[in-house]
Amino acid sequence: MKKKSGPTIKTPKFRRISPQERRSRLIDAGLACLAKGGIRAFTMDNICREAKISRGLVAHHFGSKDALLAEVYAAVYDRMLAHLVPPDAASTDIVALVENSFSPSLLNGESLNIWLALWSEIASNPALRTEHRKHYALYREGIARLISATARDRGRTVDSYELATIFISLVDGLWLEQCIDSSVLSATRAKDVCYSVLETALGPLRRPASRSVAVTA
Amino acid sequence: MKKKSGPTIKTPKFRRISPQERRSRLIDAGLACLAKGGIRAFTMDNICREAKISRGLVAHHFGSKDALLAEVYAAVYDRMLAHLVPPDAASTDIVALVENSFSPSLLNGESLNIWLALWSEIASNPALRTEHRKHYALYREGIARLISATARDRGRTVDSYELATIFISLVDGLWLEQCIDSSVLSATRAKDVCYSVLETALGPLRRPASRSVAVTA
DNA sequence: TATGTAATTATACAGTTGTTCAACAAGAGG
DNA sequence: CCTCTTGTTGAACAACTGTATAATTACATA
Repeated sequence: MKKKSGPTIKTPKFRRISPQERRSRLIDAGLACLAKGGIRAFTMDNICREAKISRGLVAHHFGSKDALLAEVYAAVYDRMLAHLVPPDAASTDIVALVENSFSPSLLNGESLNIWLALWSEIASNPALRTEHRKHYALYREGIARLISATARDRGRTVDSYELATIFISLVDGLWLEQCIDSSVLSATRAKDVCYSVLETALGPLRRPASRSVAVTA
Repeated sequence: MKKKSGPTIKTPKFRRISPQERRSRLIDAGLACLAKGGIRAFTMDNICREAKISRGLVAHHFGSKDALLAEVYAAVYDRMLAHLVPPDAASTDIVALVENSFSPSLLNGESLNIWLALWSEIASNPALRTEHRKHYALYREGIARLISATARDRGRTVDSYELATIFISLVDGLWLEQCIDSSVLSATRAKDVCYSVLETALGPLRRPASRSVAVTA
């Protein structure tokens, strides 16, 4: 099949899109590379192949590869927080937080690749570390508030700050171990552990009915 | 200054050492690179410069760079376990384990670099993952035994397996958060959190007298 | 001292890395 | 239609990557 016979028809070699749209797509492409192969796959060639653009564009829009990585970090953090604590504030109770923390969309090898790479970068990039500290503080504060409100409803007094720290570290550790080797612990069991720790301080929680699948083994 | 005039005197260009000694030194050199700059610094040039040998030697003794990394992993794991659970079995109670888990030698940016790099490798290297699974199982088993023994001494009954899993994940999470940003939590506070969780199930523990430093701030 | 072996060096190599930059061209505004 | 802005390309670039291999040479052995 040949091209249409019209002499004035020509297919553009590329499409121009707005800088913000292009930046967004490049961040997505970078994230995809990170997810597939960690920091070793976060190369200009891979990123540009993923985004289907030529190599010069990254420099044009971000200045350097490292600058792109910094933006990828910010995007990842924002998305994760949006996932853990949805904007619909009314629906965010502690139970939902636990459930979201161990949802399949976070509990997989791709997420592990992404976070290991970003943590490594934070460790050696002061600017990223400052930003991380800010995000983390907000995150912990939100959880402490959640815990505090729950305790108040139940007429209990807890050190919400300490419990939030324990909770975050516990979730991080459980998440990490399970991503590295999923055979260590099931997601259900990980949630149970979290609930167990929380309930020690807060009393019984309304755990969601576990959609128990019949396992015949 | 010229060389000594003695005609028979000559300074050797290199020293031959036993393969096992050389391998050991190369593992140390690789570990040092990993500690300094994570997986990005784990390059042949860096490793050989660190070990003060020429590039060909790594291939001669290990076959490839990845093979060296595998041995570095094994060495790191062995050393960490030896540090957490010293061979002197009599002295390893739970309190010692907690104290060792948050000792300064483990709680620093170098350790973080090392473990982030190794975890990334485990995630994409099936052989390493198998070995990791083995090491981890042994580690958890040992802790479960420790917990079980402690509970028996105190006439309590606990799910030692579950508590060990919680404990390991909690330590991992606390360790990780603190390495990434030491301002989140002090080592003393991290230990307190661990003791608190353990004591909920095991009753009061003989915490070591905290060498409290007078802080005037 | 002479000899053999294998530890070690040094170089070459092809492939990949991130960055730079001149040239191109898409698309908006005239 | 033309012009201008600038998003986009594509190649060139030096530096670096891991590996292979021939040439050295230290050192144990006889």
